[in-house]
Amino acid sequence: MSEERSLNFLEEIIEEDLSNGKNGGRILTRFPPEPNGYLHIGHAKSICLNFGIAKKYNGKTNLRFDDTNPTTEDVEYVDSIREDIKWLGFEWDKELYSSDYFDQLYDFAVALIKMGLAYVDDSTAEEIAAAKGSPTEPGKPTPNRSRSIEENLQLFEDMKDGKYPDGAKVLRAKIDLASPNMHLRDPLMYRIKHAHHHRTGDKWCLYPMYDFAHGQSDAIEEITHSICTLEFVPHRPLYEWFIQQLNIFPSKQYEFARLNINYTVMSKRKLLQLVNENYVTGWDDPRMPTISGLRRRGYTPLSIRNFSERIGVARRENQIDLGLLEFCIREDLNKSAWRRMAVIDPVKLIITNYPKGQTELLEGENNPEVEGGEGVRSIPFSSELWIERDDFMEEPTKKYFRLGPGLMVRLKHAYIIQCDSFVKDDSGRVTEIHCTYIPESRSGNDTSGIHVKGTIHWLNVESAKTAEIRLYDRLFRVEDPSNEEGDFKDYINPESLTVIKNALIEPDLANAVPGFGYQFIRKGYFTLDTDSRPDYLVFNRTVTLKDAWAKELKKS
RNA sequence: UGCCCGAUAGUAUAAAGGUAGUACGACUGUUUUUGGUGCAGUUUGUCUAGGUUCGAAUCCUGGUCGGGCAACCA
Repeated sequence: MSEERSLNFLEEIIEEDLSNGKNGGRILTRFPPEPNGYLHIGHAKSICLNFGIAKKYNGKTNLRFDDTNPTTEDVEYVDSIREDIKWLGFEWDKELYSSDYFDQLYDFAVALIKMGLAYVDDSTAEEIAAAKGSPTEPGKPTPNRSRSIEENLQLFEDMKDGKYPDGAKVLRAKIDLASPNMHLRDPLMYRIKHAHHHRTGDKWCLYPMYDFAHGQSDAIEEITHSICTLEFVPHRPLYEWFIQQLNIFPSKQYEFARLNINYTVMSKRKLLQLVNENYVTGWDDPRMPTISGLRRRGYTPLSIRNFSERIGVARRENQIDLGLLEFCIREDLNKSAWRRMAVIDPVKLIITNYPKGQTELLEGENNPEVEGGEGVRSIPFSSELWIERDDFMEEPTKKYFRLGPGLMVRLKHAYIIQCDSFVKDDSGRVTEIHCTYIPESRSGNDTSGIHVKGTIHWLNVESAKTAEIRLYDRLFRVEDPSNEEGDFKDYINPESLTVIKNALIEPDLANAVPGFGYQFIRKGYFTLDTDSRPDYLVFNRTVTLKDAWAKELKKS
C-alpha cells in the first residue's frame, strides 16, 4: 500500500479491509447531516474525511439527510447543506434521506416485535427515565415490558394509525435493563409526533429515533464505513445489535474526535442562539464558523480542505489554534489574490515639487507571486495623495522606517519621497504631510541610487473611490467560551466587527469580482461582501497579513 | 464511585518493539519596492510507577489526569 505519507487510523482500517478483500474491495461512506442548521467548519472536517477517504480508495460517498425529527428540520437547511458541500468541492454519489426508509424501518420494527425483541411502552418519559436506573444501579422493567407479541403488534399499528396523542406510547427494544451501557437499557425506537415532515408531509405520526434509523439506513445503502464522532462510541453496541438481530448488511461504525477551534463555538445549538438572539446577522455572518460564514468572509474551498488535511484525524480530544486556519487562508490567498491599495485611515500627503494638476499613470502588477504578475493595472498619481495615518510618525522611534520629518520612503509602484514638514490642526492632529519626490526614482527605472527601508501604500486623492470596509476579529475574547463560568455569550468579543464607512480604495477596485480575494497591500486579504452594490462597495477583511511590526510594538 | 474513550513539544499530528519526525506557533538570520512572501536555522515533547524485552512512545499491570454515557435530540 502507499507508504509515501503516513496514514491516519481510518485509512489504516480501510487499507487493512482492502487487503483482506472485505466487501469485495468496495468502499462506500456517507455524510449524514441532520437538516436542522447550517454546516460549520467541524462538518467540513467530516466532509473532507468521508469524501476524501472514498476518493482516495476509489469509493463513493452518499449524502444522506438524517431527517427523523420533523420538528427541528427544514428545507432551508437542506438547500444550504447541498450548496456548502458542492462549494467545498465534493460530489456525492446518491442524495438520500432517512425518511426515504420510513416504510422499510417500520417493517424492521414489526420484525423485531415478532421476534419478541421490541415492545410498546405506555409509560411517560419520566417513568421510563426513572426505571432506567443510573450508571451505577440497574434499571427495572416497566409494567408493559411483558406484553404479548400480538398485543405489541396491534398497539404499534394503532400508533402508526394515529390513534394516540404525542407521548402516549413509544416502541422500545427489549435488550438488557441492567446493562452497564445505558444505551442498551431498552432504548426507544419510535416516538409519536403528530408533526408535518418537510418531505413525507403528514403521512407519518410516528418517527424513528436516531439509534433505530442510522445504522439501518447505513445497512440499506450498504455503507461499508460509517464514520462519526466520538460521542457515538457508546451507541456502537446498539448499532451492531440492531444490525445483527435484523440480519442486514453489516455496516461498521468508526469514530473520530470532533474538531474544536479556540475563540469560537462549534455546536449547532449555540450557533443557533447567536443567530436567533441577533448576536450575529445570520448563519452566514462572516464571524461565524459556518461554511457559509467563512465563504462570505473570503475563505476559499481549498484553504478549508488544506486545513482539514493539516489538523489530522485521531481519537483524542483536541482544540485547534485559530491561527492554523488563518495560516491556511493566507497560504492560498498569497498565491492567488490580486494586489490592490486601500487606505483605511487616511491622512493627506502633498508632494510640493510635483506639478500641481498633473496626473500620470503608473503600473502595478496584479500578482507578484506569479511569473508575469498576471498583468498590470494602471494607478493614477499626482501631487495630492492619501496615505495611512499610522505610516507617519511625528517623532519616529529608532526602528520605525516609515515616514517622519526628514525620513524617506518609497511610495509603492511610484517614487521615493522625503518628508519636509507637516501641518497640525488645533487639536494637535496631523492634517497634512509635505514631501518632495525624487523624479529619477520612479518604479521600474529607478536611477536615483537611493535605497530606502520602507515602502508604503497610497492613493491619489482625485481618483480614489470610497468603500465600506468591515474589519473582523475573533468572535469570542476567550479561548473556550463553552468552558467559562456562566453564559458563553457573555464572552463575545465586543470588537469582533469594526465598520469603516469611508475607507478609500484604488479606482480599479470598482471592477472587483465577487468571490475573489484581494490583497490590500500591507493591510490584509479582502473580498466583496454580499451587501455590496455597484454604487456602494463593501469589503470584508478575510484575514490580516502577518504583521511583524505590530508584534514589535506589542513587545515594547 | 458503574461502563466506555483517551493521554507524544505551546497546538495538532507521525513513528505498526529498533535514530522521537512533520506542520502551525515562537525565536534568529537572510532575501524583498508589501515590517507580506520566500529561504536557512534555533527552540521545546513520549502523564506516572512498575513489569516483559538485548531494546518500549508502542506490549502488560496499577495509578493520575482529561472527556463521554442515564434527551420521546442527532
